[in-house]
Order: sequence, then structure tokens, then C-alpha cells
Amino acid sequence: MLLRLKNSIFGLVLYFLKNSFYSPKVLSQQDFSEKIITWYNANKRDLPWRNTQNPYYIWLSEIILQQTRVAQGQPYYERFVEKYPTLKDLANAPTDDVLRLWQGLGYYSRARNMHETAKYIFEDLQNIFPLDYKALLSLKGVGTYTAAAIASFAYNEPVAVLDGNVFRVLARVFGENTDISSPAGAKIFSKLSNEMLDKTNASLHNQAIMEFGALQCTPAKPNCMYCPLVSECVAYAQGKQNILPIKNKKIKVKERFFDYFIFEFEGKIALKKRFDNDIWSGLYDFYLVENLTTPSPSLESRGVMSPYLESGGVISPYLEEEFRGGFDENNYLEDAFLKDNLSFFSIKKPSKTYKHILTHQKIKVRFFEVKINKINDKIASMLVFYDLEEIKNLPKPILIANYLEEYYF
DNA sequence: AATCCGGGGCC
DNA sequence: GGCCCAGGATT
Repeated sequence: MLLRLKNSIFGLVLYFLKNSFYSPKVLSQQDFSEKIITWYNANKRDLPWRNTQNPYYIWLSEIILQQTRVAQGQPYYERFVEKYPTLKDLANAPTDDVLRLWQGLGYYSRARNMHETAKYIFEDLQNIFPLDYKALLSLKGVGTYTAAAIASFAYNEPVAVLDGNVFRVLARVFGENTDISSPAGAKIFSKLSNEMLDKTNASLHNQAIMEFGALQCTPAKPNCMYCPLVSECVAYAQGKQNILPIKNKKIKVKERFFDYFIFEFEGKIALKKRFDNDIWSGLYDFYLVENLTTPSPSLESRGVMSPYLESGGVISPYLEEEFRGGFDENNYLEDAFLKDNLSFFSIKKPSKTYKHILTHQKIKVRFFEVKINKINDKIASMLVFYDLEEIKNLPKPILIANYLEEYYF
């Protein structure tokens, strides 16, 4: 008992020491919220999705902006609103069209999930957008951030948003050094963000803290000189603006090697729709041979390719199988081209090697333009050809779209 | 808990 | 080249 009293007195003394001498001013919920909202009213950008309480438009903007900068996402938002002014329009659109409009934004599962959810709301929920955080959270593609954003912006429901901006602002202002990429961090920051939330003014508060993070409390070189929270900011007092927030998760980048074969016949080009658990699912690219370990040696340098550069060669009926399963480098030419005399073609030298950088992958890509002169039923059944007008309207990885733009359109 | 999913912009 | 971006799904 005595020990406990001693400890509590000791703790009390420490508390006063900490807050009187070593720490910035204590920040109440009201002070915090008022300061960022005042800042927001003076500094906010005029963004189109802020001029509506329509949950469909807010949802659309939030899906587009996931892991995407405002400057990059805004033109897409405007095109989506133009083309699909209501949820019904989006629900009734072909998936290829939705993905085509999304082309270049990346993370294409966002578009696929968005379209699926649009159909679900229109058909199964009688076109009534879910009305609270919990219901929103059950939607495909809607996680805790997006559910909180829609619930607060559209319905003013008192749930705090927690995105990269909010993590950063809270970590710095309160000197919270828990790893934001850890489950413990998610818990602590979620609690902290909800404690700081102005519960009668959730929409404005949430908009304000994110905009504050985006414009004022930026990842690099935050504008501490003119910051309304500078005298309360723990990170500033301790000179830790560049350390916080802590994010320990390291991504590892995998290197891949793509050889694309662009089969052309009578002005049409063969494309293949991608699927499964790989990048660009749902998009169309050329016929791909992936080397899983090292780049295949330049075909000419092996002294094997040269005859085919001039006189044409043959395409294997097993081409499709080879394309599906990668290929054995030693049997590369045999497997891909030499097994049967099914069709004559001529092949251009491989293109230069393009480097395509993704978050988790570094891809080295070469293109081989293959003109097919004669075709038979087997080849026709292996390759699906599209004319250039069709290709323009199909969703493609930006890598493929750029190549087509450079050499075919 | 760890891994995967794009593309662009900034330093 | 490294980091970040109005994160979420999958395993």
C-alpha cells in the first residue's frame, strides 16, 4: 500500500515535471481540432469531391485516391463522374470500359472491386448506398479508412479517418513513436485519432487533418515555421520531424524478365487478357514469355535467331502452353518456334530493353514484333487478334499502352 | 503477420 | 535510387 502510494506520488511528480519543463504544451481535443480546422478553412484546396455529400461521388473519389496523389487522381475522378454520373451508370457499364477509364492509375483491383460493389449496391441493395460505417466496411474494396471517410463526409458520422496523412500528423504532434506499419501502431493511432476527433463535426475535422498532413505537415520538409501546432508539437520540440512517423516495413523488390511477342496479321494484333494472382489482372497485354531467373540472352547473339530474322520461321502449336508456364531457356527457340511448320512469319530484332518499375517488382521488358504471313486454324485458335480501333478501347498496362502509342497508333 | 497490388512525382 | 501517396485483400 505504501509502495503503491509512493509510486503514484512519484508518477505524479514525473507527470508535472514532464509537462512543465520537458514537453510542449498539453493539447486538448478541442484545441487540436480547432487549430487544424482554422488552418483548413484558410488553406484548403478546392477539390471537386469536397463539394458534395453524395456518397456515390465520395466513394468514387476515395477509391481513386487510395495510395494515389490528389494531382494524379483528380483527372480520373472528373472523367469517371462525367462518364458515370450515377451509381446505376457505373453498375451497368462493362468491366472492360471501367478498367479502360482506370488505365494508368494502377492497383487495378480497386477498379474491379469498385465495379463489383456498384453492381452489388444497385442490384442487391436496391440502389441504396450503405448508411453507416459498419455497413460501408462490409463492401468489397472498402476498408477502415474508406468506410470512415464516406461515413463522416457523407453522413457526418463520428468516426476518425486514419490514412498516411493522419498517421504522420499524430505521430509528430504527440511524439508517438510506435511503428505505424505494425498492428500495435494501427491500434494506438486509431485510438488516438478517435480521441482527437471533434465528434459533432466529424466531416470537417477529418478533411482538415488530412489536408493539414498533405500541405502543412508534409513527409519531407514540413512547414514548421508557420505551423499552428508548433508550440504543442512534440516532434518539433525534440527535433524529430524527420524521424516520425516510424515505419519499419521494408518492401522487397523482385526482378522479372518479360519477352513480349507482338503477333501481327493483316493489320490486327494479338492480345491476351490477363488473369489470376499476378499484376495487371483483367488487363490486356501481348503474348508474354517470362523468363523466371535471368534475362534470356539476346536471340541473335546466340547465333540461332538470324535465319529467322530474314526468312521467317515457324510457330509451335505448343506456344500457348509455353506462354502459360514460362519456358526453359535451353529449349526456348525449339519450344516457342520450331516444333511444327504451322505458319510462316518474320520477326524484327528485339526492341531495346525497357525497365518498368512497380512497387514490388522491377521488370525488364523486350518486344519482338512478329509479322505472320499465313495463318491456319490452329494458329487462329491460339491467338486472339484485335484491330487497332478495338485495342484503343481495351484496358492495358501503361507499359503496353505506351509501346502501342509509340509504334502503332 | 507478411505479402502483394501500379504508376507517378519528388528529392 | 529511395520514399511516398485520402489502403485493402489475401494468405
